[in-house]
Order: sequence, then structure tokens, then C-alpha cells
Amino acid sequence: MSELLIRKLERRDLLSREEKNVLRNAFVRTQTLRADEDIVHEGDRPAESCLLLDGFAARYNLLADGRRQISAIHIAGDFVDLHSFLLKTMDHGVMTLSPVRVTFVPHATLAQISRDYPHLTRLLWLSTLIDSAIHRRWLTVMGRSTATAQMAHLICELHCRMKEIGLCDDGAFHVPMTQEELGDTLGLSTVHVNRVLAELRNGGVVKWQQNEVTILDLERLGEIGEFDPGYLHLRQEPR
Amino acid sequence: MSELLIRKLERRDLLSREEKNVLRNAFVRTQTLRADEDIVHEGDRPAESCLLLDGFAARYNLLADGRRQISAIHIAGDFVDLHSFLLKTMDHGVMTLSPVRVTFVPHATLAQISRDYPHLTRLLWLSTLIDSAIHRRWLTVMGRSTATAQMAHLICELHCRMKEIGLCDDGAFHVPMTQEELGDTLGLSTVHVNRVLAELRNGGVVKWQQNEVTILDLERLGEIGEFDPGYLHLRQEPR
DNA sequence: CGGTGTGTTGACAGCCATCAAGAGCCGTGG
DNA sequence: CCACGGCTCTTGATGGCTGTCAACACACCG
Repeated sequence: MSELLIRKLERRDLLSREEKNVLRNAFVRTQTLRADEDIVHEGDRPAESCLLLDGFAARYNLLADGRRQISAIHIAGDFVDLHSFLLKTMDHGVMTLSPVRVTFVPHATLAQISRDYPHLTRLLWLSTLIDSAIHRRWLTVMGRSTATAQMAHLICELHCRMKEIGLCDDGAFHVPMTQEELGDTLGLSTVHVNRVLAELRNGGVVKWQQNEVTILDLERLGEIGEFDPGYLHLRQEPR
Repeated sequence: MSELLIRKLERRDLLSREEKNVLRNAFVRTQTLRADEDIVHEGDRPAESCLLLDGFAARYNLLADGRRQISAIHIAGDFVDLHSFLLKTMDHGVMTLSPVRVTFVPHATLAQISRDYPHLTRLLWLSTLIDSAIHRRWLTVMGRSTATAQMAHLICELHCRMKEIGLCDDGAFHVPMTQEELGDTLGLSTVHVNRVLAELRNGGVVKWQQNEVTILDLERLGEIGEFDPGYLHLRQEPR
């Protein structure tokens, strides 16, 4: 159940047998949710944190006029709201983008881990730091790139992350997001997302149909999005 | 020396006498830097993390064509690159925006703290989570607001954070940033930053001259920027 | 006193938002 | 079985926010 998380942490540093067992015993319940459901609402004060086992989820904020901005996209193995353990009050909501399976770890268990397993704690901390690094990269891309480059960058990032967890089949992977949701992610209108995708499609760079993304020319896509995976910190070393 | 950091952490949760002493003894050297210097470069693998004692600093990324995006602004008391402790390799640079005083804590000391002081560790973790929350808010503002709203939001945020550390005098505070740097922060051109500031000035909302910001109409500024300080998590509670 | 950095203003262009309409797909219900 | 509505994708027309280019004012400084 928490094997995906273990695998993910171990991409950054090895875990001891004991640490793995701690993680295996930390999660208390598994739940299935449909697409477009809220996992946590803005303003909530959850008593447990949520690990995504399967499917896609997003963190988002709503503005006064009802518009939405997605600030993170999460895939299987992501600790969607580890943050709430210490932030206490949610400053954003978390919603499902597809049907998902999630499992929960009580904050009390996380507190115990932070007392008894410093190295494991550092790796959990690290996983929130990587989220943070992704935020920074998105800021850079949003602030300084055209819509096409933004889209290319997002596809490259998802490609890397899906490959990391073995959900990528030779440049093809599943992304259960509508163009509206993509627009909310990149800060673009739905219409423009459509045009940008058409451009990438017509350029023979990516195919995107039925939630199935196929990268036809990875090198070119990386150039368009100025993609450099360094910020994902995919490197195993003592932490 | 680390009193500012202590004060800042204590705005979120009380520290024990021992924890405070640990922090007081953690920092090894203090250094003065001029404006526009790099503290850490992208790609570096620092062995210590940097606490800002005085002045302004920014985290930034450079693009291929030389354009820059600032992803965070840091003020006195901020732990500018606590991240490098676990990320190891810097995925962005950190530069001074003004003359600053900084002090450093060896990563080895942080590792020790993470072994021996779980509660203090959680508070350090928390401070990186708050950075992360700020990133998310910036993403929301960048993606879904006009330039004027972005600027208003940034001013509100800086106002809150400066007030928090006692560097705000009745709505007036120091912001040693050029309009170019503001543009790099908000993803705007220098020219447009100028126009937006002129608009806010002419509207009688803020005065901004000689790096001195004065908020004339805080309520109106908050409306323009849709500002809600919740994401700064300024609340003292057990963590 | 000239050079450099910063702020200011105007003209123009372009990327992208908005509005609108239609097509394809799918589940529901008659 | 077919009609219907809802959601998503697609495409065109129009407009506006913001970038780019350019020129100038001003302060500071060597």
C-alpha cells in the first residue's frame, strides 16, 4: 500500500528495513473517490494527511469571482497534504482529477515518526521541499514563458514524474485532465489551451487524445519548454 | 543574532529554553554582503544554510535568454536556503537585493538538530512549508490576476511580513527593490511595473518613493489584491 | 562633467482573454 | 431505438492587457 511512497523516497535516499516498516504501518484507512471530488477543503484542519495511491489530484485555490488556480498536480505515490501536519489549517483545497485511491496517516503518527525516526523525517521533509521546488519552477515558467512553452514544460514534467513511478510506456502516459483544468494549472483560458495543444500536435511534437499523452519528439518538446529536470532532485544520496 | 529567527518561529509555536539555546549556538559565522551579490549560485552544493539577519534577498532562476524570474523575496529573520540542507543541490540562485548581514548554520548541525530536537525540527520544517505556501499564493496571483492586483498583493504580503518582524512604521516600510526586480518577481516588464505603480499612486492607495513604501489605504489595497493573510499561517499553536 | 542606473512616458504590436457558435461524445430517459 | 442535455473539444472574430521599443529626466558617482 505504501510501497509507492517507499519507492519514491528511495529514489532520493535509501531507507532502512525498519523505516520501511514504520511507513507500512503508518496508514490507517484506504478510500476510493470519484473524479472531481474534494479530498480536503480550504480552511479545513485535518487530523490526518493523505497519500495518493492511484489516479490524479490537484491542489487549488478559488478566487472571489469563482475562477480557479491549480498550484500542484499530484500523481500516485505523492503525499498530497503532508503539509497539513504542520500548517494545521489548509490554505488551499485538494481535489481529485480522476477516480483515485487514497490512504491516510494520522498526524499523531507523523509526530511520533518525527520523534523516533529522524532520517525518515528528513525524507518526508524532503518530499515537501521537492513540492516547493516544483512550485518555484512553475513560477519561473509562468512568469517568463509563452503559453506554448508552459504547456511543453508541464508535459515534460509529468513525463518525468510518470516515468519515475513506472507509469510511462515509451513516451506515452495517462493524464486525466480536461483542457479547462490545464488552463487553471497554467493560468490560461481553455480556448488558448486548445490552441496551444493544436500547435504542438500540428508540429508533430505530442499527441494528446482521450487523456492519453504521447510524446513524439521529446528533445524538441524539452527545447520548447526549456525543460531541465534538475529541480525534481532525482538523485539518490545521503540526506 | 538568531533572535530574529527565534522570534519568527515563536510566532507559530513556543520554543523551550533549551531549543532557543540550540539555535543560538547553531550559527557559525556572520558576514556582510553588498547589494546585488550572489549568496548561493544555482548548481551549488552548499555545506551550510544561510539565515538573513538584515536586508533583503531573493531566490531566482535565469532562463536561456538571460531573463530572470524571482521566486521568493526574503527579509530579516528568513532562513533563505534551509532547503539546501536536504535538497543538496541548489536548483536556483540566491542574491542580495540590498546590503545584508547573513549568518550560517552547518548542515551537520542541522542534522544533529533533526536527531535530537524533534519539535524544533518540526518548526524548521514548518518554516519551509510557509515558504511553500507563499509560492502557491504567488502562483494563484500570477495565474489569475491583473498586473495591478499582483502588485497590490505583493505589497500587502510584504507589509504583513515586515510588520511581523517589527520593521513597519504605521503602514510605512522599506523595500529596497528596483522596478526591474519587481517585474522579475511578478513576471512583468519594467515598464508595466512603472505604470501599475503610477496607477496605485494616482489612486491614492500607496506611495512608493526612494525604496520607501507607504500604504495610504490598506483596505482598498487589500481589495485590489484580493489579499487574505491566512496563507502566512501567523498563528501560535502546538505544532 | 560624462557615464551609469533608475524612473517615467508615449507609440505600437502581439499574445492571449473573451465571446460566440458548432461538433463530437456519452449517459440518461422516454 | 432515438432524442436530449451536458460536457468537452474546436474554431473564428474581436478586444484588451501587457510587452517591446524609444526617448528623456533625474540622481548618483567617479
